[in-house]
Amino acid sequence: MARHGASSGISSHSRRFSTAVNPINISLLSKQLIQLGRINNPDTFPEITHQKELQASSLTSKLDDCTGLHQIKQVHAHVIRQGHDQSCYIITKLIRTLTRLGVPMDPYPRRVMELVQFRNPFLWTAVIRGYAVQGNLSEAVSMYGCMRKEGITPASFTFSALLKACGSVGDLSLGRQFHAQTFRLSGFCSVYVGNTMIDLYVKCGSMECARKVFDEMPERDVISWTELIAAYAKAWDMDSAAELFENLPKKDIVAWTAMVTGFVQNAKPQEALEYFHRMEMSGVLPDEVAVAGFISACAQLGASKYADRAVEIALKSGYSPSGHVVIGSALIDMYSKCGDVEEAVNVFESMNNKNVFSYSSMILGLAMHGRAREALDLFHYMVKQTTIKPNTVTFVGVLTACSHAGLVDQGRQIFASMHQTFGVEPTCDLYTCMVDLLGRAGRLQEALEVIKTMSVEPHGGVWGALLGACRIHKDPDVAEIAAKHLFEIEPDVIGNYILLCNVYASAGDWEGVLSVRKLIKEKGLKKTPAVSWVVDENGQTHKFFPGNMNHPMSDKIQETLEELVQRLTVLGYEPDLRSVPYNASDDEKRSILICHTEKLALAFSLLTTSRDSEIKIMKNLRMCQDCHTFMRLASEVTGRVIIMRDNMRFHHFRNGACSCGDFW
DNA sequence: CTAGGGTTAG
Repeated sequence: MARHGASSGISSHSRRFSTAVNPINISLLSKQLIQLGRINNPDTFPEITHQKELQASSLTSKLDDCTGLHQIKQVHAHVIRQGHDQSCYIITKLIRTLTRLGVPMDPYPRRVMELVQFRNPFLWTAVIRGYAVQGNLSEAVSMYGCMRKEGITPASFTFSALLKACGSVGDLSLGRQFHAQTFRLSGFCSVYVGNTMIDLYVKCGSMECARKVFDEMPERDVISWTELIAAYAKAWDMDSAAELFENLPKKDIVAWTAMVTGFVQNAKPQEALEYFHRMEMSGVLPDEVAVAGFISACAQLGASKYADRAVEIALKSGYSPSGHVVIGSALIDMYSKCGDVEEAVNVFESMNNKNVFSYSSMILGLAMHGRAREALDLFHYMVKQTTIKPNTVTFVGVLTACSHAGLVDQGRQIFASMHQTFGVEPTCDLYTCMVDLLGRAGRLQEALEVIKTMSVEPHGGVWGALLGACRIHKDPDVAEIAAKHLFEIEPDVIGNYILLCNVYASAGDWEGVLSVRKLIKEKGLKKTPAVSWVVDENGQTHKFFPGNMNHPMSDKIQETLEELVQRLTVLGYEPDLRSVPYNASDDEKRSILICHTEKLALAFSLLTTSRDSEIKIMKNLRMCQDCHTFMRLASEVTGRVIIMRDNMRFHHFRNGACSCGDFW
């Protein structure tokens, strides 16, 4: 029996095989071979067609497996050796592979295309798309011109590629021209082109136009819907997103995920979980992206019971953190935000593939928990021992670590090298880190100087960091400068006014305090009520509000606190009366301080948990100076580890010291 | 060919 690969025996077998095929089923390759004049009739030379077809499918699957330029070049050598270098089909695939791996269009992919004698729309489009992906609109357009000059009629996907190119640089007017051309050339606009047009409008920030295209499309698919849903979500308009979503007849996994992550992006984790649940109920199986969205929602909720549920979902869906980098990275972030940085480290170490997300999340997690040294070590390992390039977020993590550890010079060096060595542009967020770094270290004038010389317009975060530093260092003069700018940018954020109030209070300036109070009243702003909470071993949440009088255990809690104060006083504890931003008597201040919600939560935890367990407390606002000292000393006299999450970060109190180094 | 993506500071 003749075998396919043997040149002598192939013809009889293949001929029989091939003539049984209906002529309309002639493969694309045979058609191209006919076009190219390589064969005149596939029935006459079926063995060539069949062999070529086998080679072609082997070559394309090899290209699919390519992960580097070197491999592609090897496959390319095969292509030439087997005489496929004139096949539009194979060369198109080759160029798409090069694009996928980010190889610049010039000179290699472009040259390969130019060597093909008879180019079809697929091949042209592959090159146009390549330029589009690489943000080179002018070359994409120039390729389109060449294509037309050769008399090749563009297909709808050609316009899709051109619109993508317009989107990459935000050239809306050119995009509109191409969009109009599709009508002129073919009398209609395919759903692909319509979708790309929606994408272009969204990228250029015109939701109204995007919606108009959508509304006027003669035919829509789930992609059109999902594009708009995601765009509304990113524009902070979840109501419109949800309305569209409910009207979407067939909801696929991508559409569901757009809703889940949309709620996450809008800081509505509870809704995100609800939609995920609805998705499961409707029988749609989650994929990796959907599960990552779920984990992210759990991270925002920041409680261990959600963390457990997230891990359960991930494993149930078949995504272990070790093999799935998106899941792993999301879990690192989640564990860090749930207060379990140790588990975050475990996940990180278990991962077989790590990328910039994994490293950045880990660095941020360590920084958030005051483990600056480890965060910096990990950063240095990343840039020296791996090929992963740090990005803006990585530097936010590294600088945050420096900031909390008071490593001013290191932070400065890293900030400088960031641009010089790694090509990362300093963004507003990164300037915020620098202002925070200098400000915390007490160098308020230098911080102010940084803001004045910034290359971008400062946003609220920058001034907020400076104001925060003024609170630590009790500097009302600089605080007034910061507040003036901050109140202009964020007139409705109550926390900013409270911060300024605290600065005045700590400096004993009661007139200042009153003036801010007046301002708050005028603006009609309301103070965010403080709340602390702990989760018991049954997953039950216990909330504590200032004063605590309604709590069933309030007598016991009060008793415990009084006793604790006595033991702390022996260690030199003195209530920090300047932490109370009211002009009250010292006794009143003392009784206000002892009723701060985190102290109540601590007393409750001491009463209800076993001696060897960690105490975990969450708070919605920033911890005051007095509570910080209180927790520090309490960890010493009780021998307990207290993990406290305020609205900014985690404090680990152990043996009378805090992981933040009293630097917060 | 066109859709969802995990990490961001005060």
